[in-house]
Amino acid sequence: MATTDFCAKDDSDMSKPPTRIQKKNRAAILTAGLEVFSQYGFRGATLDQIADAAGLSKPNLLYYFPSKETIHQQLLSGLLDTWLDPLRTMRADGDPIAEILAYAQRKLDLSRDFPRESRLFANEVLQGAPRLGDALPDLKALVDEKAEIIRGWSKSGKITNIDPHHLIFLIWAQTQHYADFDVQVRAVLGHDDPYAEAATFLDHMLRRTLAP
Amino acid sequence: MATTDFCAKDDSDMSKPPTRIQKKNRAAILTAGLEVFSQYGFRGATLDQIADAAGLSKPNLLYYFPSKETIHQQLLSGLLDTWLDPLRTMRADGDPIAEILAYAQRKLDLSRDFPRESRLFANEVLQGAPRLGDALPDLKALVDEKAEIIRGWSKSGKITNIDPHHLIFLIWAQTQHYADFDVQVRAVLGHDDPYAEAATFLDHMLRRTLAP
DNA sequence: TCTTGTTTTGACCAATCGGTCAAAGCAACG
DNA sequence: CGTTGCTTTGACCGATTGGTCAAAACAAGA
Repeated sequence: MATTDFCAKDDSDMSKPPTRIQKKNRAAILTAGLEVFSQYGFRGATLDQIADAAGLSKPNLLYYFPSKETIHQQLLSGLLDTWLDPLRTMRADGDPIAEILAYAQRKLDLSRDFPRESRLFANEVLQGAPRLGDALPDLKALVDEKAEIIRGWSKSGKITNIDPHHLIFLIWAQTQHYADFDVQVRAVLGHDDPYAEAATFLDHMLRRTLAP
Repeated sequence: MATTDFCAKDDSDMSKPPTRIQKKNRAAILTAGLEVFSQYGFRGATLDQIADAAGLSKPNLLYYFPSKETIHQQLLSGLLDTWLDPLRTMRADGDPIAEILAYAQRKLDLSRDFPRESRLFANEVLQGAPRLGDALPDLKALVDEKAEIIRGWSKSGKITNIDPHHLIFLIWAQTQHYADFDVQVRAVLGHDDPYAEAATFLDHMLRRTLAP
């Protein structure tokens, strides 16, 4: 009797290395889950939809992931690292305005290249982040650390005197808006690629806002 | 307590004036629907939850609204008017910066006073706006009209030369962020009322961004 | 009071939900 | 070839979904 080895919580596996088929199907399920969860939210998504999008039967899907929640959790945790990475790379010893502008642009790139990831996260936070676990306190720690850097730049007169937390909210809100409200943005603009204009706009807005 | 006073002004219903009980229960259902839909999205919300939150039995709820979709639609259509009202009141003959700042502040007030309405709308757009009907084209028309006014202000040198559509996106994104990502904002800030700081920040950011 | 129309509910329905299980299919390797 | 273990599936389960219906409970005017 083959005991199903659903490990998959870590890439650093415990017992056996994943086979070629396992790799392919796990990836297909995560891609399908991302597609469906980001569109309908956790409760609105169904295993049948995900299985269908992954090209698998529902029992086969549940052979690779023990539950709907497991798929969702793995997507979320895999996402958060990527999502916060641009903020992590903000250096206190760099040029303040260049650092902040680079962060914002990298965040905008994430919205352009990974809109479904952005919407998955938005869905989760919108619904009160019930499955985000202890990610929010970790997030606060990181933001507080970077906010302190920005505050230092303010005090030394290199940028204007500004609330660093709300500055970070501004960057988050403005960049994620293009991914999360994609339908509305496209409907209002009447064309399909707002990201070039958005980058220019973001640059103008942040330079003006930050200038000492 | 912020209760919705969106009355059931059913123009198509020409038969009889609603009784006292009808008014009360319809309002209770819409309030309950707003609560549940804004938290779980359309597909994630259930009639049992809404009925429970409204203090009614499920069949009794369906006596007042023929379907789940009807409740959701009425909430959405009742919301859009309120939501776009601040933009409508932007006058071309006013002081440009004052007009834009007043719009942004009014929009921020909406987020503070009607966060569930904001999240209901966010959920809908996030999921591709499948139930928004012809609201998006109407929205585009209104935004285009106001964008033309802003463009005029730019050309006459009263404000900086800026893309008016993305300016409106900026205001939408930044103000709605505090309602839609409420949990995240509170977790990062560590306190419960960001709106006073947000108003100050918004003022600074917009004045800087718009100055000619 | 009685009558009439409004309101409420318990019982029920078909469809779908997340998930289980035993058995069948399959690939790889001796 | 046969064995072994990985992969896939059809059939099924209890719970929940949106929604129906007839009958009961109620309200209000005559």
